[in-house]
Amino acid sequence: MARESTARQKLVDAALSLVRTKGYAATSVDELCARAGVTKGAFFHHFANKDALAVAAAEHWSEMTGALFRDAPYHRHRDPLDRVLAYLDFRKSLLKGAVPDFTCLVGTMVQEVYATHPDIRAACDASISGHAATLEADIAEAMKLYGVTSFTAASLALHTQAVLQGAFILAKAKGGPRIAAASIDHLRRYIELLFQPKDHKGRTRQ
Amino acid sequence: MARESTARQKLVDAALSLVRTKGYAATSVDELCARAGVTKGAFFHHFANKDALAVAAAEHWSEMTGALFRDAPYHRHRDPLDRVLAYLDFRKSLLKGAVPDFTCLVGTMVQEVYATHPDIRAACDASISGHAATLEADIAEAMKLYGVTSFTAASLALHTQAVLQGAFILAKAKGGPRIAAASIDHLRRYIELLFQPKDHKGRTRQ
DNA sequence: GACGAGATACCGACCGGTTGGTATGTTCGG
DNA sequence: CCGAACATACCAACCGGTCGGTATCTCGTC
Repeated sequence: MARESTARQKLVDAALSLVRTKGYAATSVDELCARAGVTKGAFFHHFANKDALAVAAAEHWSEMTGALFRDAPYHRHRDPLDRVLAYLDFRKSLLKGAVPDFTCLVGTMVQEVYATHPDIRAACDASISGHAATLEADIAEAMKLYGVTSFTAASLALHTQAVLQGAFILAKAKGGPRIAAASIDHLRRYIELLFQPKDHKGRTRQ
Repeated sequence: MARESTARQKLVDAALSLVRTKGYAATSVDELCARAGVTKGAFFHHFANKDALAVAAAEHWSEMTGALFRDAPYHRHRDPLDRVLAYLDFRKSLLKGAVPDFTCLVGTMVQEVYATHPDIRAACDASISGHAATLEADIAEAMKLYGVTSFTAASLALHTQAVLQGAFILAKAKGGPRIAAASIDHLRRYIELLFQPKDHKGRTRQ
């Protein structure tokens, strides 16, 4: 359990890439093996079935993105609102390259399997909700600091994830990240408006 | 061309239901035929292949939703901003029942096929963009009326669609429409904040 | 209004390839 | 020599799609 075996890791990596391009159902086991450079025997040695790989891929995705955002520089801001806004800037900066490279594995998978594969759905939900929770802390702190009470931190955190997931769909429909970036801009403006001081009691930024 | 043949119509209806629950790739032609109460011969008489049904389903979806929103009562408001806000209220009111019943066919399909089926992707894009365009008119009018210029009407219209699509993903991940509704609330608040008069020059609503 | 020719709508057996999954090795470090 | 980590060969079910055939309708001709 300590060190990941190479074949297993290569299969998970293949899943990340293939599922994000073709979706889960359209990605075959043979294709995954070929991409990973592994035989079918190795696949079913490491995973009980195709669904188990999907769950493992979702969990690996959680760990990957967890580390990416944990180590991202946006946490350095002292003001929690600045942290939230910098998070959005960071998300926007990730919208580069081809569509499968910046879109979300679990968002893609859960659309296909939510009604048919309960365990995959749960793993995807855990990934999205877990990530939202890291944002929720900063949002809650900002709400306290700025005296904002008209909504819950949890709902705003999930709203940011909704915008991002929806932006990915638009990017897929339109073939590029441009509109996705525009949507993040709208979300950023929303949060600025939510927290703007009503009585213009000066804030210092950065 | 005037009247739709029943078998074709039944197949399109079956596609709407099955694809929204299981996704496109996981829905087989046999399954579509069984649901429609039609034989495979009928299927390939009306559609060249499975992809052609998907395109037809997306087009039918555009017509269906087009009619639904064209006839919806939210157009009655005189103030274009009220129309936009009432549109969101209407969208929120549609979030009832089981997840497959209120989620979006084209948003689901485009996620799976954007990289592999260009014609389906195009049909889905046309559906989303066409619907956004009907909103864009009201938004543009409201921007002119309220003197708002800091973004384009097109980008806000597409942002609303991003929020809705993202809300559907969250609903699928969490198994119910509750968080989706909360996300629409956030979007509504955003638009209210965008158009709120800065100099408090009284507006009459309704 | 009888008739046949062609078009349309539909049927269901069938096909080759692919699918997820299994059964049975083989290899190799400890 | 045992078990983990693979490899190979294989399978039944299912996949999208084909094809020869039939039932019914339309329409022009006499």
